[in-house]
Amino acid sequence: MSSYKPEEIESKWQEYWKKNKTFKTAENHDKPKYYVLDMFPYPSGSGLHVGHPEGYTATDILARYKRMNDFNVLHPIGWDAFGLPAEQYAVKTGTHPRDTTEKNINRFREQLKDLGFSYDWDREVNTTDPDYYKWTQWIFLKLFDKGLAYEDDVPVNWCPELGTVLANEEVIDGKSEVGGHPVVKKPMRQWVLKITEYADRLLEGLDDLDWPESTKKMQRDWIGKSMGADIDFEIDGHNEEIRVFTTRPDTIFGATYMVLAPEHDLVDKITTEDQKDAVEEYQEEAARKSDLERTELSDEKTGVFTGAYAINPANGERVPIWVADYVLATYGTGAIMAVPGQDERDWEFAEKFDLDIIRTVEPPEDFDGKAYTGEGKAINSEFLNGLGVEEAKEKIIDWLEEHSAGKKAVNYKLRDWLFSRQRYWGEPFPIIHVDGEPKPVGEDNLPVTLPEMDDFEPTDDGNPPLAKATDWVNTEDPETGKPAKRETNTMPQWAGSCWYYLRYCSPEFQDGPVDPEEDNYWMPVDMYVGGAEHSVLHLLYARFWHKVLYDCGVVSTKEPFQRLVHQGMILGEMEFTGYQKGDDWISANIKEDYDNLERVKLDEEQVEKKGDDFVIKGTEIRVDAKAHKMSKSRGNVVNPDDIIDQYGADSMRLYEMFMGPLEQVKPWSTKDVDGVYRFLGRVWRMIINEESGELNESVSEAEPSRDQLKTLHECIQKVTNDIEDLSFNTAISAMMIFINEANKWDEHPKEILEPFIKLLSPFAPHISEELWHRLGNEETIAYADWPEFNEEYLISDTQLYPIQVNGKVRGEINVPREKAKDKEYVLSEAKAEENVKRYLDEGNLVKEIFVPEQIVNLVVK
RNA sequence: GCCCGAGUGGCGGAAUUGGUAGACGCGUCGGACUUAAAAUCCGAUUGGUAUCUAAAUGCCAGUGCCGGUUCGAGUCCGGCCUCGGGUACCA
Repeated sequence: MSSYKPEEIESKWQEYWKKNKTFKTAENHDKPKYYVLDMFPYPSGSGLHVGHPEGYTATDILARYKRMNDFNVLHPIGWDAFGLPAEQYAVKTGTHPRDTTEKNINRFREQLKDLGFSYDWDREVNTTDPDYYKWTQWIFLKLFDKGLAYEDDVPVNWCPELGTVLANEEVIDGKSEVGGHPVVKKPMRQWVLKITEYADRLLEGLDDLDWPESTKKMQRDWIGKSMGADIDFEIDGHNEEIRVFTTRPDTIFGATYMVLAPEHDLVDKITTEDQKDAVEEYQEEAARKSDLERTELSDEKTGVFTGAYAINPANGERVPIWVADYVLATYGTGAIMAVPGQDERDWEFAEKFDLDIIRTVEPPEDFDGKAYTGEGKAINSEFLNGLGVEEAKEKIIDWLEEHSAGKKAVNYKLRDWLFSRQRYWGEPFPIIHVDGEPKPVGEDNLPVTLPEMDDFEPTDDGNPPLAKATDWVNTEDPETGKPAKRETNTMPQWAGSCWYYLRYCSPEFQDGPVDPEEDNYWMPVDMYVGGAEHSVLHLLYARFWHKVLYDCGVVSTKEPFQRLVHQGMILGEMEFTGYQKGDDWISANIKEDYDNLERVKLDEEQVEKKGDDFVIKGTEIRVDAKAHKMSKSRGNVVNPDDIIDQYGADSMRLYEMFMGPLEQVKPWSTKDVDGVYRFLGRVWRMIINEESGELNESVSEAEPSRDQLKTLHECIQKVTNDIEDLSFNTAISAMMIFINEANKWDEHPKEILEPFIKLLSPFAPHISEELWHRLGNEETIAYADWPEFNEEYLISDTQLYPIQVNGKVRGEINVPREKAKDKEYVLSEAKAEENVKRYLDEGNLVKEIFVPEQIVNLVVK
């Protein structure tokens, strides 16, 4: 072997790492620990795409870097393997989801190994393994015991034609995505988890986490805590009250009407005979609409008067009660007091139906809008008049409490978590129903395994597929021997991914989900890398379970993921698109004026840049230049396997990191991989003689020169700092600078080469191991000591000063190191610089700026 | 609509606390090596402009747009524009 052949050295070292269990996690706890985690992959049938290795390479670099810095590193991987695609495939082809899943996992595992990631493969977990989901079920029992899991009738999307329940995204315009059959809302018995009970703690816990602010904000908004008051309005002529929640109790004197959601219980009771038909029709119409439709068709507000009136408790006014679907049944009490003067939605509704509008907060003089929602003094509000919004809120709440008409209240957008799915390929609930009551099966009877089946379709009456496994469903209560029926719903895919990071700490532990000693050592996760699409759901659900487990004494930390980073999406290659109508080209800036334009993909050679836009070469016709999200339908998906075949895994890893900052969205460009590949070739040839295959003659035991040490230590400093900052792209460029410099040397002392190879090894581990061994080292480079930089070598003999005149650089001077901070010396040298002198001669020097070791600026007038 | 994030060469991107804008890489052009090609190596590469030409050295403009602060602004402040992402009647 002589030239750089990644295909040979990469499989060689992957084999070596496997055989020697190089990356097996240390059993001892006597070093500082570092837990670096990738988000749990779903092993899909299409295999890895280039987005996966982006985050995985970043974490692998950190894992390898920390090992070399003498940390015990936990760097595991596993499979979030339950889920709908394998089940749908089973319905279509009869292949058992277990077989599909196993096949997909094997493919993923091979692909990850081909990339040379340093996972501890002995800790691999799989959510579909009964030994794993035993503990998922165990955690569910804890939730059940604590009263955090309950059954409820929840409206779901039921499609009678298909005989199945559909997820929200499977329903389009009230019809099934598949087949276009009508879908109705149907209440069904479902398991629900009381995540709302943890709302405040989930909110508070965010404060101390090192997460992107935007992600924390999304979680806060999702939880949506708002402070206000519950207020009761009596209904004129009925012995009933309407309770509303409002964040603006201070505006109560402007409450000129009330609105009930169409589903509100009181609607039927209070509607007058005259209005009955209209109200019922409206309710039916609302029921037919899906949630999506209701919000999508929100341009125009709709509603009907019930004929009934309520009494405003603050001033005794009679106000009409309406029904409208802009009030949601599921938030607050499903009823509002409408205050058009201070609420845009209410204003719009009041305007349309000609209802009274009273301002109760004085808008600023220049205000010309409709509803005024800002700060101001209360008006038209009797005893609140003159108060600011906050004072008025406090005062009216006191008043309402005194008069037993209301009280301070808190509301959350967060709802309880619908936790059951009508599917086969998920964790069975460890629950049996005895005499119609749910009962846990008891820890000793875990796991409750999935029954063997070959028909995965739901039953005709909408029961989940598991209902068909009658032998499995019909069982007896192990305690009493009474006949019992097993729960036939399964858990959603989120369940397994809510706690997998704990299982990695002790995958073999038999007495609980996690060994307390291992939990105590490894948790929390120090670095968690994954896509921003999981900002809310996965991360919120996992935090919820973690807090429950904390309360149960199972884990020792309050939060699971101390630091979180989202890798940015990798887009497809940049595409140029021209637009044609017949044979005529249409400029992209006016394409909206035409229908049915033909899109034509153009080659890079066919276009050029003109001003801020790209045009067809030699014309003024603009084209669109854009990188799109990778998708099968667009045909711009890059397969990592092809890149590895062509360039090797080291180049693939290097390119993914070199493209740009980790967290940024970046377009892929296969030809750019050439750059990092050539870099690795240069590293190779610096050390290996391509003709002989031996070490180059320039590789020597000689003492390194001062210049060589400077080049090396600049590189060490930059690479070390950049890894700490996750600036992998600039770390790689620093190593390129080193190579460009080192290639000019006649001699390459090992004392320089070896530290450099260490710097390279977390990024490109295969070539680094190979060169490390060729330089005469026996042990793997994976645990070699990370090089330390020595400030002493970084100092150069001279200091360069750019000289500015009026802020513009007019020359530069080099001064000896010992004079570098000598203001007078530097300034006199600066003024003597030839080009600078010309400017000084033209005017009067009025000011001298001297920034030591940086810059000189002379102000001339 | 609201909330985030981002606008820098032909392209991806660099640029500590404000201190030489364009590092590094791709592409392009030129050269070396070669019978030739590939590979490799060397040089040039923001635009405009001046000194007869070249080399070399200057000058002017330039980090989405307009304005401000400062000796000095890609970086800070005010006002816009465009693109990307999230969210959607949550009272």
